[in-house]
Amino acid sequence: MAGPAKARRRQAAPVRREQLIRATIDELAKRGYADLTLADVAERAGLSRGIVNFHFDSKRKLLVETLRFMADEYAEFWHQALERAGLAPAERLWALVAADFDAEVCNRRKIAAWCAFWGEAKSRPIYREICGERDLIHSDTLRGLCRELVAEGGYEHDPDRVAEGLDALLEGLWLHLLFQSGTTTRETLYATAVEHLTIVFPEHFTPAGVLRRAGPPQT
Amino acid sequence: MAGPAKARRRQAAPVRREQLIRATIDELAKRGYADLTLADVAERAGLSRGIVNFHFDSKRKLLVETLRFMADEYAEFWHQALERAGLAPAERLWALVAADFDAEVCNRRKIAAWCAFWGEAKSRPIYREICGERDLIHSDTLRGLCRELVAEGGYEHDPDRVAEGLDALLEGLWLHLLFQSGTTTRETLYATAVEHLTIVFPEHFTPAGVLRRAGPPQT
DNA sequence: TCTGCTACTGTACGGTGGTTCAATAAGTTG
DNA sequence: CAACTTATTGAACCACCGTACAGTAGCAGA
Repeated sequence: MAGPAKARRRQAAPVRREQLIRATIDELAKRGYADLTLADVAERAGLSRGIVNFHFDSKRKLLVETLRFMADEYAEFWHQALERAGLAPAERLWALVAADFDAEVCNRRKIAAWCAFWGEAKSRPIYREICGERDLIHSDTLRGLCRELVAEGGYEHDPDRVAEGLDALLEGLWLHLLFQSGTTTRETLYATAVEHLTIVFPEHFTPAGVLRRAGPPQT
Repeated sequence: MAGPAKARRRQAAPVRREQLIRATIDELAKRGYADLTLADVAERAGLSRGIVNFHFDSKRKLLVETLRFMADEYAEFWHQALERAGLAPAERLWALVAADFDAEVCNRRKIAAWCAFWGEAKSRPIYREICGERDLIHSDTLRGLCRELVAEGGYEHDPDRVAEGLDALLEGLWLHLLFQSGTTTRETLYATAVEHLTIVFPEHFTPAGVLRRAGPPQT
């Protein structure tokens, strides 16, 4: 009965799994979550229809693994940015914000896929769990840096509120790339984030970058 | 063949349409976009299975009308808030921000429904069109107010960047209500937005509200 | 009460798409 | 070159759900 027409090169399971995950992200960005079919994913990967169930058992698991992949990738990206940055909190915060607007993570394909998952996250605990845990680390890091800057610069801000605001602003700017895609570029969004930093922490940041010597508040 | 068991009170078409739209929002918040079925919507409304196709022709049109309903409702809400506010730009911006955190619009049910549509918006031009047009008016209003405040207060900010940042921050805070639903309340988010306003426009705002006499910059 | 219109019901149909599985090819080991 | 393992195929199956539609009931006007 079954007569495979074309003979494909076999690949180790992990290779195929990642290939299928990437195809899934592509299709999520193109068709959206609701219209995603396994046939589309398989075709995008250049493989046959049954391939996804072979490697992932079910559509549900494929999507969970895809989200996990994206979350891991993002987490590793900003962790590496932090490692490359200096020790001064101002430099670290600057690096963290800059990382969010790197083309590696801040592009339509990835953000569209993120947004597809967010749209379903409220009704699927497993998605919230995957995002939530890592988001917590990210916002904790932001909060820690904001606290240090506030103490260092003698600002009168509530550091936790500032951190939450910055976090929200970064997410909101990502969304802008999706919706005002015609008029907005990554560079514009980054400039907005930088403007925000210079307003909130004027002792530490200028549009050109981090101030070398952020002295104590002049009193 | 067909034997309707229970006899229901007839209603005028517009009444039933709105009832079905509200049921759709409920189901979007509960199950998400991808798992939404017309049977669920009908059952939630307490009506029979064929009712949606009778009033909306198709699932596609029901969803479009639902999004339009939400967009109209939100637009009217903040327009009314602006009308009730005074003439001073500071008062108007304050009112606009406060409106975003009113329980009428800032609650899990509505935001979950919004987020469901955002997740699909990238792949459906009709959704982008409906949101986009109204978002444009909203962000234009924000931009106008920010320009006035910057001029009035002698700030050195780029008003357009500040407006975009504020817009992003407001959207991002909405999302936080969905994702950190356990730890975050509407009041906390509002406090964060207020903190942001007081930092960006210290000549105009304090945590307590709008400064009555926002004088020119003291030089 | 008759007539007719409009709202509404519920079954049935048909397509779509996830899942299963037997068959088979590609490597791998001995 | 067997014998075996693992990856891959593609067709068949089946459940689900949107849609169509024939039938029915409420209600208004005469």
